[in-house]
Amino acid sequence: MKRGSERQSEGGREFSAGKDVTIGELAALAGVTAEAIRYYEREGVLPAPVRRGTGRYRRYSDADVVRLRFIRRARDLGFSLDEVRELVALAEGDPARSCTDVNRIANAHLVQVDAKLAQLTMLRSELDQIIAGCNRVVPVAECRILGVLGGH
Amino acid sequence: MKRGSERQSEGGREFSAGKDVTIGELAALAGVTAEAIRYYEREGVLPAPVRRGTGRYRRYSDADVVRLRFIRRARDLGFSLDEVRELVALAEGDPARSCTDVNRIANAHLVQVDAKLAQLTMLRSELDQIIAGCNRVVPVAECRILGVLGGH
DNA sequence: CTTGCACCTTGAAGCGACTACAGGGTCAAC
DNA sequence: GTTGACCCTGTAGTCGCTTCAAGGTGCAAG
Repeated sequence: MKRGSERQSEGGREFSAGKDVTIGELAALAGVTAEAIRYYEREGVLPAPVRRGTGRYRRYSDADVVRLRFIRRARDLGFSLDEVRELVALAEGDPARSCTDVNRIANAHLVQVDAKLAQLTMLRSELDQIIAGCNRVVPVAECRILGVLGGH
Repeated sequence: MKRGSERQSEGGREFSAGKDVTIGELAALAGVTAEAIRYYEREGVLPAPVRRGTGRYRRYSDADVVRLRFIRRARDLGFSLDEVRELVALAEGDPARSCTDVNRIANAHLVQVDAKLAQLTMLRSELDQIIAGCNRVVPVAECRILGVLGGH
């Protein structure tokens, strides 16, 4: 049996308050792998948790679940780990501080995404064009795709 | 002086027929770096050339220039090195063979590009939305970006 | 012929953000 | 006490190169 990794039985909440979880449970709760969590710890994105039991297993709090979900959302939006580290620090730092830095990071990322989108769009239309000329099954000698790639 | 790496003086052609070139010259002619060429050789994408002189320096033919330009174009279009290897083999293999495989590779790649485009487009609009809510300089406690990242 | 130096050589390490092992140790249920 | 699901650390692999170190070569000028 899968030693208590399914917590839904405890009252339908996604996770219960005040009870710590193992790395595998945290992984399931946040939608990442346990290996990724250990990687985040090494990289200083997620703080090292307490170790309970005979001092060997990582034990995570509810705050860690919130933190890791934040991290995953930011990663899903394409922020780099460096940016995520900054965002986490800002989110957990002085709440009175202005969100200028948050805006800066987000807008810089938006610019990057737009650039990638533009490049990919151009690439797509190029690809489309060369494929369009070659829908029939002809010998490679007359293949338009290879022709274009070869510079003809 | 740069030991004859500028060949334009030889009659204005991009490269002269029948004369072999060094790795650096090839790199310049195809628009890649010499390191990338050595990498392609290790990876079996570009065949190992003859070594002339005291048997140590790589010497490339005109055919290699054509080959490498083909490779670079395919890479620019986003094909993986594995796909490029296949495309090169098809382009230089039996010219009577049908171009079915070429079509397959190109179309599969197009599907991948489309998927990436769709994902990036969605990501962009999400990012745009959360940024739009936070153009003023407010305390991070009220920052919409961090709010959305945190799941509120 | 010697010197100088631009270019070439191999091999290994680094990038980003993980994933995938290998080879063990631990915890809880039965 | 035995089973076996889970956890531990550490290392290597992914992709397509780039960068570096430490040295060898080729050609022209002096």
